[in-house]
Amino acid sequence: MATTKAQAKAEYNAFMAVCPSRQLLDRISNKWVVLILCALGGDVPDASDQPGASHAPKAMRYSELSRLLAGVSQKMLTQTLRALERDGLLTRTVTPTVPVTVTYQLTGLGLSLHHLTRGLRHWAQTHMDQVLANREKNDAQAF
Amino acid sequence: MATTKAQAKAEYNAFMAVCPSRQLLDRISNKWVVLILCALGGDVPDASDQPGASHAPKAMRYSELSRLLAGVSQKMLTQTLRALERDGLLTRTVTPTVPVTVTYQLTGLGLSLHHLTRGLRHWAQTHMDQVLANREKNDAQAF
DNA sequence: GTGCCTACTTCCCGAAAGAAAGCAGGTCTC
DNA sequence: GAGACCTGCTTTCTTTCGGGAAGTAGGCAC
Repeated sequence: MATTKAQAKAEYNAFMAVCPSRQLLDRISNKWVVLILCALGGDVPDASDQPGASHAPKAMRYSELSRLLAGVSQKMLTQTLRALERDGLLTRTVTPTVPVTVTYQLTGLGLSLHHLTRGLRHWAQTHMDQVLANREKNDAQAF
Repeated sequence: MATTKAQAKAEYNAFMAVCPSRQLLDRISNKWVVLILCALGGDVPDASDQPGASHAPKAMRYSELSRLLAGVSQKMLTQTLRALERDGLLTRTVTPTVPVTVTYQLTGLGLSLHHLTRGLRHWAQTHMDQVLANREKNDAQAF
């Protein structure tokens, strides 16, 4: 019985490389994934003016994301969006307008993960000073 | 005045590639960083038996981490640990025992981030089934 | 000496990310 | 109809990064 329990636990252990949840963790522990989720979740800088408001899932166009996520290559953006669509975290909608319009929007599943990525972004912004201070201190000790 | 405010916001905007908080976000959005923080935060599978208990920061040896984080190369483990030490997220302690013992332990700063990475790991484990189902559904539609 | 231990470090190579150009399908202009 | 735009990709090339395996340092045991 203890053996069965241990086996079941091993199968759901995110530290095991072969475990699906570990593969999923590897997928979402990606800078572009985190940034895209932040963007589509409405966690954009302009929204920080109205605290509590406008943190709603916001549909965004490909070009909007490309502009907002400074430094992302078009290849990576497309690749990451397709992967997230495949995993059911967002939906891709093509509207045949004057020039074609493609919008991406978080699903309920994506929104649930967005809450966590938002926390990551918030943590990075609030603890940045501390980290930079630690970095300087450690670099100084190297001599 | 509006210009000053916009500038200040741009400097602290995690979506800008040059912003330090963006670089910090890129650093922590890394699978090995997340897994190391989970491990050192005491968020190991065996601890899930006692809910609420043993989720304390736990010092671990290099070899312990290497064993727990299945699939990590020694190079990446060392590199990631050094980076986290530099950023003040964990401390590295060398004890000159029979064979030398090196232990790593989260700092307060690292522990605060651990709460978020623990959420990520928990999310991955609970929503894995949904994601896998979505993946199969989307792959089937491809034909 | 030789071997073994931990905790790295170094080297090499394949895989993945980035930069830039090209392409598809549509409209508008002339 | 030819050319010039537009968005949203795709392709190609280059560079950088990560994994695998071997080697190293310092200490002890035999």
